[in-house]
Amino acid sequence: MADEPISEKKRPATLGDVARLAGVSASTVSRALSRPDLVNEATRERITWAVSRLGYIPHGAARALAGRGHRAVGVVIPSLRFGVFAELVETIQARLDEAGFGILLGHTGGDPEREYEQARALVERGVDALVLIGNAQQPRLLRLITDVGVPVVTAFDYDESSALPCVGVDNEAAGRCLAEHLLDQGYDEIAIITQPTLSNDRSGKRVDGVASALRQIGRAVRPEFLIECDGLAPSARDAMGALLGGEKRPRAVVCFSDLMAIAATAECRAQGIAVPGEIAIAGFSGIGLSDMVDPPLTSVRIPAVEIGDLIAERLLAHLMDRAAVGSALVAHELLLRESTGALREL
Amino acid sequence: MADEPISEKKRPATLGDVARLAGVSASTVSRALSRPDLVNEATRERITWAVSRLGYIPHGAARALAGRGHRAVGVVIPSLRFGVFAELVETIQARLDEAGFGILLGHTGGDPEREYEQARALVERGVDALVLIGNAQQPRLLRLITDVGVPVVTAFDYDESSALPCVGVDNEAAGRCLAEHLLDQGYDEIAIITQPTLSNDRSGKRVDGVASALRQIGRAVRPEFLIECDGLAPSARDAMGALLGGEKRPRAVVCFSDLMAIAATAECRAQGIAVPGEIAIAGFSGIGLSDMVDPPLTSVRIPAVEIGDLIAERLLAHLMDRAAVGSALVAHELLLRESTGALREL
DNA sequence: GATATTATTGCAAGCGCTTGCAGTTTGAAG
DNA sequence: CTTCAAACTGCAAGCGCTTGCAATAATATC
Repeated sequence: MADEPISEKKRPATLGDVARLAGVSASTVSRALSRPDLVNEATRERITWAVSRLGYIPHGAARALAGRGHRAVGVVIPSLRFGVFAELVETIQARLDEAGFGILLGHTGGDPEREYEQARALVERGVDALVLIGNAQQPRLLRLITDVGVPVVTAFDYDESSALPCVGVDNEAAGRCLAEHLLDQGYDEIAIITQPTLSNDRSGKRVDGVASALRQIGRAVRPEFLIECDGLAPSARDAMGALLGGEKRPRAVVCFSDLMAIAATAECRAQGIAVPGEIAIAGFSGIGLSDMVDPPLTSVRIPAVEIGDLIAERLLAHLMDRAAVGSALVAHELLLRESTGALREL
Repeated sequence: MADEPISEKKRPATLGDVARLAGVSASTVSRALSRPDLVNEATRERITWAVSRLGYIPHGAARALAGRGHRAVGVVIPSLRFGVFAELVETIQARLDEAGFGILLGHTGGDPEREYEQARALVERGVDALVLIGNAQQPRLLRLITDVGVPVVTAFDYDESSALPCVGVDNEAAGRCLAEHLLDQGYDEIAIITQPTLSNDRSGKRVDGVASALRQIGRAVRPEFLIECDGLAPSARDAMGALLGGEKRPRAVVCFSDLMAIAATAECRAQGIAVPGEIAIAGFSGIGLSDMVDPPLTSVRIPAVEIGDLIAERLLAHLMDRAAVGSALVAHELLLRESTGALREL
């Protein structure tokens, strides 16, 4: 009954409306809202009342323009379809939200060109900081970043020599570690199914890691055992099909995502090839499903949530207290499961 | 060599800077940027030159404030961890991006309370429209929406009587359709593993659908066969364990997401129960992996991409041309696969 | 040639909110 | 009773960009 709005209809209430209703100046309302301690308690209460009476909602753009910053950070990722990115985004959003920051999203589909565009669009939109994936940004993007002066943190790949602060794992070590495990198990011909390594430095480094492990024992990755696909299940399965149909068959296949590994396993199953036993298959990322499939999948867990937390933390420290942001190396973890179990004697 | 910035350092270039450099007024620059046809070609070229010379990037907040709208829409979802939401978000982002709109994200974790908060935060942030999930918004949220007057479209559930325009499937029909298939196959004791139905109207309606199918043949869902879990793999697996450990075992289990179904299957496998044969398991959503697991999973596909497209389309039509937004029913699709194959005679 | 159009551009008034600075009030100290 | 600091508030000046309106220049109509 006390709810009928004063104004005729549309126009949302402004600071001024609240001020008028509360019988104070706009400045006071503004302060009451952002620095309550500066305002007399009685006044503040009257203002609070007016605010809810009018259903007043501060106008973000006006605030941003008047110098408070936009309170938003942009996150540019290849695609939400890959679980790790979704987890990263969700974690960052949750953490920043607590501090009143929102997040704006951009997808690249793995295209560096689009990465630039998306980042730029987000900057234009006014983000106070940017999160990018990996450490292989185009020079153009790097230039934009320094020109505009937005703080940036990159995710998922730790690289000492990165131009930007980064939080991630040592992908080369991760690749090597997985390969060594395979070698230990007796699988010596290792193939790789990966996303395009040109636009994906994480994959590139993992390949290097595998190659490095092979080199230790005097071998190398055969060119025909390195297959790129778009990262989704169908194309990964095709890739496995190609591997299986080749002259020589690999004894082990490492896929740079669990999704691809599961697809590869499906192809083996379809062709009646035992996993493990005839072929070992390993994944990457350690998504929640990897231990629910048959056989449970060996994988290198990439702690997306931890990375997201560390990034959010850094961003906030910088945004709130202007603290310098530094890089952080987080540990990957080898999840040993059946898919790379013992080799069956042939 | 011709790249040294005029200004000493920081302050990003403004419209005024460009105007000065190009020897015109700010208004002209503004027009050259947003309505090129209104500006003389020669002038426009000079402006373009000045823009790139200065690396000028328009200030989003100022634009928004000056009346162009924020060019952003907010999307509030339970969690990106569920593939369908990630797909929805990605699709919407991609489509809106083409039109120069960005998207702001909010996660609720399935909590209606947080849904309100997140929606409000997004409104405050200035989104021009909102996308919500399902049709069970709190009255409070509905009020906020009408108060502020933001256009809203809800996703994933089609409901004629919804207060808001919605784009989605008929969840009750989807549930019924899956149950009927199970019944056809001879599985007559159907259990359900679901996310909490209180905060999730889609699940509630699916339950209704299953119940309705059962009622057709004079049966009902036994209370102990309706189990809620948080929707993630581990808890779904536990739920399956509970089902298996009960007095009476169900003959079929429908899970309201493929992820849960895969987890449930894992539990059966661990207990040496044949799927199908002893127990049939079906999922929901039709994620890319569902036909790669063993056994391939029967599922009801919810076309997230199509829904996202339709929503983006509607939003844009409204945002650009003020067209009214209406609801749309999209078809679900029963994907018949082995996990609900023939019942084995006991 | 004179007048009506049309094409370009500049002016100035904000959009809604934050903030430095200054005025007012009040209580304490001298 | 003054004097002064502390506690509140209000004033006014923007933040960077868009836009209706007016002014000027260029082109077209009689």
